[in-house]
Amino acid sequence: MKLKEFAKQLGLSPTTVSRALSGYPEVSEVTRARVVQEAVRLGYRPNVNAVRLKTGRVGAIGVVMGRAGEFHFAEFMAGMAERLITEDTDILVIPMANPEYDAEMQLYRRLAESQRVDAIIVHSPRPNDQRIALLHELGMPFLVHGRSDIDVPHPWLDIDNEGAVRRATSHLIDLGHTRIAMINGREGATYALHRDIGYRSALQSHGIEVDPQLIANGNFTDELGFRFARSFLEQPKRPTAFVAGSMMTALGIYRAARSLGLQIGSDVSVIAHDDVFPYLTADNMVPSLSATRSSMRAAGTRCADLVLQLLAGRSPTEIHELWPVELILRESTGPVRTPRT
Amino acid sequence: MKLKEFAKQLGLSPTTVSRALSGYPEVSEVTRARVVQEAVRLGYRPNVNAVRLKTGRVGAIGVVMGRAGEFHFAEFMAGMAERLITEDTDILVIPMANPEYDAEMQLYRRLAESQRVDAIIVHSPRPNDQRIALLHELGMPFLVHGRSDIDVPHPWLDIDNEGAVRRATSHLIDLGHTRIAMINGREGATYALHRDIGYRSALQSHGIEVDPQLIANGNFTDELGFRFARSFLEQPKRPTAFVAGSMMTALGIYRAARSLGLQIGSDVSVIAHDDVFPYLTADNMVPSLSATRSSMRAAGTRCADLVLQLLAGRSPTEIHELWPVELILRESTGPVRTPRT
DNA sequence: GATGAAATTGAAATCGATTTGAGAAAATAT
DNA sequence: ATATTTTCTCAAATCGATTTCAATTTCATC
Repeated sequence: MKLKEFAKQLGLSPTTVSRALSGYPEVSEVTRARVVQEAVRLGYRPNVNAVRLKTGRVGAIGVVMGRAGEFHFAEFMAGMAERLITEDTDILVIPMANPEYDAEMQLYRRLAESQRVDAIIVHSPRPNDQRIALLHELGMPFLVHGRSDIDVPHPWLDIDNEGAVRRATSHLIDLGHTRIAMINGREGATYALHRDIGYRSALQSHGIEVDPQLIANGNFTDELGFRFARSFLEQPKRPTAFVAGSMMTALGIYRAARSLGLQIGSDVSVIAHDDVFPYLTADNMVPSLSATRSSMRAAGTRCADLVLQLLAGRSPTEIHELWPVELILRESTGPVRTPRT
Repeated sequence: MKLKEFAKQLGLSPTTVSRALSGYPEVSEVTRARVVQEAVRLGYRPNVNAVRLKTGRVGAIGVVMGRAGEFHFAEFMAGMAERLITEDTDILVIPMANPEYDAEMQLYRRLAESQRVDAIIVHSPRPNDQRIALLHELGMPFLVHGRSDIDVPHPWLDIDNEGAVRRATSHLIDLGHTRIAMINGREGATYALHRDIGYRSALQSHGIEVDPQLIANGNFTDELGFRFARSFLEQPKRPTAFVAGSMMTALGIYRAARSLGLQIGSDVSVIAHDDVFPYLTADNMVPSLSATRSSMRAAGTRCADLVLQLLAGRSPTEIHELWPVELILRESTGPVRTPRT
């Protein structure tokens, strides 16, 4: 059913029908009511592509998905979805072929120029992230989930990674720990940098020297958590505590400790970052995991919200949200016990 | 840069340019080469929405995401993305507001009629799934990831859930287990039904009676795995083995067993289904987890592929792929040991 | 060199909506 | 009763491509 046809059936012009449906004020309430009602009855829906062509609005927000298929991603998207359900906006997932720099920039350029999305959400930004410069230059609305140092104004939503890790580390120090290992995310992303800063600053402000031997970077997997933790714990002067970047990493650390006959919570303390997953909770681990917590899902919801505001005309320069992170202490942290060397 | 403009710069008509770029044979190779080259140089890209309006093709595949935000989802999508990278097709994620039946049907109807996607992938179908009937009736191309009994021809890709669970269960029986618990997925989906059938048929063919007290259904979470396992293990005649639906469930079972001082692999055997996640592997669990394995990511890739074939004209009725599932035995399964009651 | 076939090219119609600018009808003011 | 404003409606232009159909050019053949 096309507009023309539909209008004819109603004995109205396409103009009036279009206006009635899009809520323009020039059409009388009586007419509008009739049009809306008949549209439902006859099943008329404007052709999306025609609308898009004409208005230049697409009704979609783009999210680029790396190949890694990280498990946070689904939660973030579920959060976005929660907010977008009521809007007439969908989420376009754009696969990223290879994480090479040029290809990535190319992808964002194409995406911005292709007019397939109204806005883009940029994930895991780097300190000097050229994607941001590019999108800014192209005039494509975007929101950064995370932050960047880059000298270009950009709207962002981020959690206080630095503060969270500083508090976590400080807490461990307060418990008497001095050899504290840090298993961070992949090098390069700002969030990993911020966590690193938080970690170092906590140590330094307590006069503890940073030992590079106790710092590792890598994907958030159980596997790497295990490997790093294991190699750290096998050092002659092994760490008595861990700060870790994710729940999966924590699982790996637990495993490593157990494999060496070490008790989590007494021999080894662990604090990890918890993005809050419905299927795996810190509370349920044994022993329950002390964690810095911030809901990935809530972030998704809020990001979607902010993007909508952006599209509605809110100034990008005023959108900066830094979310505090809770530190929740459970059984995986305890006072230091001198390791049996 | 618009087609008209671009064509003028080249001294050609829009027609020729369009043909050159879309690879029609009527244009000379010399001209085509020039057009393509100049398009790159001047940065001309056809407006997606105009193309879509004109051709009726959207260049997007729709996937409906339930609110649960299951962790499989990201893997499946990553797999799809892998295949779609080379095509000019994206993934449209449509959030599902509430899982109520009417709303769900409404959503699919709207989606099919809105012409925002070229095809839809239906997940976790039910035995008598009206979404399938609806999409078929509306003539919207779709692929079912999973299967349905419904009396409507539909293209599908599924893994052999029944066979996998039958083998897993049979193996446990061969090891001497007779009290085998089953923690299945949520009731209603065909895959859960198939697994149930596989479980029961294995028991029955060995002359073991099915005990409803040992069967549970629910989401794939660590939490539920723990709760069900715990309650089963506290029964007077506790099970000596578990068949579980997911890695998260398995984590919960491990935890429950440990909390009761039971050894996985000797006191209690476990086989779970592994969708193959990069961040959590069965091999790395302690003890390593025996699993029925099938890659969710590979399924996503293949589903994307099949949808493309569908859109290219392949007959839906001939697309039926049943993937075998590997059974990989590791340390979590062992011969039965009479429980100390 | 003329002829017909094959290879190229282009003008104009089309996809299905929105929106501008103008006209008719109704309401209000003089 | 007429003039003026306000409210409602519509014809036609437009968004930016694709594609049909017709025209032109090139080429091979006689």
